[in-house]
Amino acid sequence: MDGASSLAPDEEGGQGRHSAKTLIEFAYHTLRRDIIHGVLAPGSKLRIEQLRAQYEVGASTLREALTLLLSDALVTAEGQRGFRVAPVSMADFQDITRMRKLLECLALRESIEAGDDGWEAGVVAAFHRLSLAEDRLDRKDRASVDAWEDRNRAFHEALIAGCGSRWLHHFRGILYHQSERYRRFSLVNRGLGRDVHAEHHGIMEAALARDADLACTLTGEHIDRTLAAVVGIQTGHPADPD
Amino acid sequence: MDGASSLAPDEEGGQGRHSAKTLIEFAYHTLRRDIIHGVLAPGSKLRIEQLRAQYEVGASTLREALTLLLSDALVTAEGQRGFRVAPVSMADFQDITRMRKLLECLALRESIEAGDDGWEAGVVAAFHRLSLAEDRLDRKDRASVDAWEDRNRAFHEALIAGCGSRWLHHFRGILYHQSERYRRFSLVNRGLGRDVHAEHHGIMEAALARDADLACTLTGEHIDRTLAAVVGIQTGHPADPD
DNA sequence: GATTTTCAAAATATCGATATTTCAATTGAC
DNA sequence: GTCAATTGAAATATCGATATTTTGAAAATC
Repeated sequence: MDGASSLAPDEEGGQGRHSAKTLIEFAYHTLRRDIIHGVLAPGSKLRIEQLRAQYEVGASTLREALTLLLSDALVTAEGQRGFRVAPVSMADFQDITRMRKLLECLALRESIEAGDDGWEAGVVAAFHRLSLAEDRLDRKDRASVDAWEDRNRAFHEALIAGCGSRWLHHFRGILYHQSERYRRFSLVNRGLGRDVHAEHHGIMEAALARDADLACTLTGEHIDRTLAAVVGIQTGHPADPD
Repeated sequence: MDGASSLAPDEEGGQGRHSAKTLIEFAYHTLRRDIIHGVLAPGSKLRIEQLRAQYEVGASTLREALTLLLSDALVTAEGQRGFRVAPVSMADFQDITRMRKLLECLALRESIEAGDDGWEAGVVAAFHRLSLAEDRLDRKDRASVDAWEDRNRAFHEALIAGCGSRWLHHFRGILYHQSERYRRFSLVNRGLGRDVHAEHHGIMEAALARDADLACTLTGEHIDRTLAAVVGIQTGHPADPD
């Protein structure tokens, strides 16, 4: 199972080859999406020469993109032995989920406390955009799934936009992307299977009502449900070593 | 004010050119130390060609090392405009300190709860090693300062070694290195000016007595004092733009 | 037969050269 | 005199080629 056609990197969406400022960014975004989408399997080796040819960039450009992905912990690198897609495990996902709940709730709390009119407007707008994408969501149509994922992220970011801590945003962002990869597995295998729209609505209402405790409780449950959705599947699923 | 001699990168300590597995790692460690030590000033431009010649490595090797420093947020990069040493600001340091207290205390709590005999032994050993370095500490002797910094880090890591969360360790580590850079400014300009040894001793005692609340309180104060030490200096200190 | 050694193929890391972009000073226009 | 356009120098990004290291299979040794 390989070949350029069956595993062709995603073409649409994201940064097109010419819309990106640099080729490094282009390679970075493309690789990242391919990893999050599972096109590049967890634990698999990332051979420079092969990828270089596939994405049509130079060797150092590709290496730099891979190094960039190291920050997101989506790839690992070892001494003289090249790069690999970061492995996945239940323990890892549980750890991510726990940390994410902590950081997301803290950020939300501060955002609710500090948010002004602009913040409220941003939340409402993001929720509306997300709702529209939900109506159009069709699991078989990848473009619609991507659009939903994008607006889902935007909604959650809008909620915490009022939080002023750079570092909190930074760490939360990393964990969000990590979660996204795990979530994709459950999205592909089952569906959502729960009323995510209602969950989002509840969080938004609580946030706008400036009820931080409720908003955090709901957010915590929201995140936990993602974990629960993945738990059912991810049992004894050894990533192919190559 | 430049030239290879006055601003020569640190030679001793750290990864020697041949002890590192790859040249990238060598460049990474050297650059990182130069940034943390303030040899490369906050906000200053990092010109590939100049550094390439200085460290005697190829252009892409150097770029990859710089990209690696992006993960630590010790360097910033912008589109087609190259790399810079990450700027410093009081707001940033306050943010770092707040997050660091949160993460460090959480990790310590879990470590105290889960730590076994091996953990206790590690803490005691690290404290002893640190004490020895304290006796030899001479602010004018850089090697002794480096040795102290190293063992200080080792001590704090030993305290939280019992905590099982990879991500907590990961984020805490980033913030620790960030703090180290700020702390160096105060170390150079004043001295410690407080009884750090006693503070460490108190934290260790509380940890070994499994008194998580006390240990966290003391750790929080410990971290806050570092902030207080820097506050006095870092006022209106515009980093030279080049 | 199992373990070590040798060797070739594959992959990584590294380099210096080139193309592209940014920056800053100078010129020209209003 | 101020603002915009031009243009050359400096710096970045990008590439393909080469050196070094790893890997795995075949040969040799015990």
